[in-house]
Amino acid sequence: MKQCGPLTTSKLAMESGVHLETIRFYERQKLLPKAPRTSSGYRIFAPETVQRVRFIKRAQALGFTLKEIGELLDLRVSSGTTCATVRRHAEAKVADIDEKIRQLKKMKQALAHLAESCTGRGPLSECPILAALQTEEELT
Amino acid sequence: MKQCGPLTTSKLAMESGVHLETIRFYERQKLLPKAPRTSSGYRIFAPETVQRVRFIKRAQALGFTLKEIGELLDLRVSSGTTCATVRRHAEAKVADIDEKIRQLKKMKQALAHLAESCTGRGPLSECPILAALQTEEELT
DNA sequence: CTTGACTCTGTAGATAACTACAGGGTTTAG
DNA sequence: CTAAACCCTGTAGTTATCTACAGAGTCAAG
Repeated sequence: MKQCGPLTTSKLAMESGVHLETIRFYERQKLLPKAPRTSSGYRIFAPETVQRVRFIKRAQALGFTLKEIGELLDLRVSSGTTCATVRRHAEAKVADIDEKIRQLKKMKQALAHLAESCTGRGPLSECPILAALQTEEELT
Repeated sequence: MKQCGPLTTSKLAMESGVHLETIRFYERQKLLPKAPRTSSGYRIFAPETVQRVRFIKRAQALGFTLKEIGELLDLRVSSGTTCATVRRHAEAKVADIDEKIRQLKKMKQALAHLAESCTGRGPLSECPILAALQTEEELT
């Protein structure tokens, strides 16, 4: 992580590994705060914006939509949002996440099972990953 | 889970919780095997197709694309695909999954942290979830 | 044996999430 | 000062993933 001052749009894009236009797109979608401008109208981003963009990409890879990601980023106490509300939303998201982890673990087991049993010998399922998931179910 | 014989397209759709047209779409994308037909051209699906469609939807919610899901469903020994290849692919996917789980756990921690510290007292970060993730990093 | 609920194909429209200009001003290295 | 390399806005195009017809055939209850 480079230690650096404010960033231009393209620097931010490079640092966070997305396309230049994606930054502008995220701004329009309110996933990034409206950046202040230089006198000539160029955007100036705080260095921590890099973390924000990376968070967006990571969350997307975990199956969250931009809408959901926006909600996560906005999750805070403010006028019209009490602490209890924030907590409720946070807990709901944690439940979401737990379910995702549970599904991923099942999938991982199934893949492990699949890799083990693919000796070439024995009957060959038409779709081994579903067969493996089925087997997991039965063991449970 | 109903115990039942072969399914029509709309029955399959209902059972697996997707839109009727989505079934045809998945068939075109080769995510479902080409269904055999009645004499009048109606599709006939094996009951286990329900599992297949549900798997597709679950995997999507975990951030896999249809292309990746197709690869998972096709992961098997066949002409031109040795056991070693299958194993290699399976292991790569397991690595993917492990990374997803790692990220989800970090996110979960951050949310827990966020919920705890939202008493209304104390300084309020502009974006608590990123602040919480930052804190996690520092603790590591 | 008709009528309403299905099914088919093919094609077109919708939505999310980018990505790519065109046309024009700005900054900077030489 | 000028040419290359930036940045801006606004709009249009792209890709992935569905979703919705239109037009026509099929099945089943009464």
